[in-house]
Amino acid sequence: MGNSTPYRRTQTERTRASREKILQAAIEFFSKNGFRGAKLADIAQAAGLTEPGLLHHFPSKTHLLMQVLDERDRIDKQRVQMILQQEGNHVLEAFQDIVNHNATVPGLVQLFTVLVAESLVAEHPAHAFFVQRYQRTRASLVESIRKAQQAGEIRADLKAEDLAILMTAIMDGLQVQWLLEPETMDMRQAFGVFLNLLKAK
Amino acid sequence: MGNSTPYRRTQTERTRASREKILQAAIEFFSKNGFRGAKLADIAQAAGLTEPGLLHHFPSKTHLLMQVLDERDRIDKQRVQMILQQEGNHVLEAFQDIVNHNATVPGLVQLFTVLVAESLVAEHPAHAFFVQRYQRTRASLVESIRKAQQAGEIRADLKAEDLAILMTAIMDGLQVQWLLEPETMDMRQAFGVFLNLLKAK
DNA sequence: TACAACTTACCTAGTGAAAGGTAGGCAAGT
DNA sequence: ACTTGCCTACCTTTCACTAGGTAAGTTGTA
Repeated sequence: MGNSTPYRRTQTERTRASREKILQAAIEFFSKNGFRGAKLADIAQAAGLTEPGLLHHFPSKTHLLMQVLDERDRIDKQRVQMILQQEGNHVLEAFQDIVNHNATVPGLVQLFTVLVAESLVAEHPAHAFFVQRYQRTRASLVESIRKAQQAGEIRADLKAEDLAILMTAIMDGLQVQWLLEPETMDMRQAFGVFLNLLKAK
Repeated sequence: MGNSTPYRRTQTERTRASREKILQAAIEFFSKNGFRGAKLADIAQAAGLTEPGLLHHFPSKTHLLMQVLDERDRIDKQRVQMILQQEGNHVLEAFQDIVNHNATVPGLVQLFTVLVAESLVAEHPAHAFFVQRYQRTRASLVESIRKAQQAGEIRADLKAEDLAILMTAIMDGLQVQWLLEPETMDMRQAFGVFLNLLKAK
């Protein structure tokens, strides 16, 4: 068994740590400057590597981007799932929890806000990813909303599909205003007002 | 007086036409690729000029960006003002008209969607512009909403400030989904559903 | 357990292709 | 006589990515 001083480690451990640091740094720069604006050199440096050192782990900038997105998306999905289970039948509370959590991770919120806008053009490497992601997210929201409507939690006179679109739009839109003025904007409170509009009387 | 054949024109006329073509081309490429991703050479070519030819009219890429934004913002403000007057006291109808109009100009909608996301980082040349624009827009919305509340058009149990934030968020958020899937998404319809939530019963 | 053969992680140095902007000129317009 | 609109040619920097090497870690075999 190899010992575990910082200098002598197993390769698998080194690799894991490096990839992790790279992904972390990539999030930082992609979220600040988008895919196009981010420089591999900066990401590499923040991860404690040189540029070719980074490219040893991820064959190209595009691969790095997709890896970041897949990874983050996976974690996101898990967390949402967890919150929904945790709140049981209180769907509105679960929605609020999601927004409350987002309000604690501006970097990640900005990552998606910046990248989705950049990828509106069909040629962007992440375009298909985001189209899919939105379809999936809305479909999942429809399920939750329908459940809440049947439980009498959300007003039932509106189509779940429409509400899912609005819910998605509100979250995205609030994030933009919040990221522009983090001090002023209370995203959680504003979202709460929206949820109130949906409550079955 | 100069004659007006395409080749021999007055300088002022040539200048005006060139600037106009440049601004038009700039909108096209800024909206597709953002500020960073747009290439001056492409914009120049689309305007029928070389790169230095373009730079004769706008001293730098950044100047061109700000000019585009100021110009478009001015026109936008005017149109919103016009719609509000036209609809008189029907504020909700006016809001719907604004969205309906936006649905006919995807290029312009994308311009702002892409640029605001890119400019979330404080160092972006358009950052201050967008912070101001959002403050102004919301303030103007607050006025309209308040008026509609007093007229019994919008439910009065909610703060106009909160509703202005939500209205802005919904518009922005719907635009993202619409630009991602222009065929599928009916932005106007979805916005109508939201407006219904606000109607005084 | 020892050591040779290999694989892996990462580096230095370099390449080539953008891309924004400059210098200076020329011809048309004033 | 001058100013303006636009061009050709050029410069500089940036940036993703490649070539090739080195040292550390890993594995197979006696």
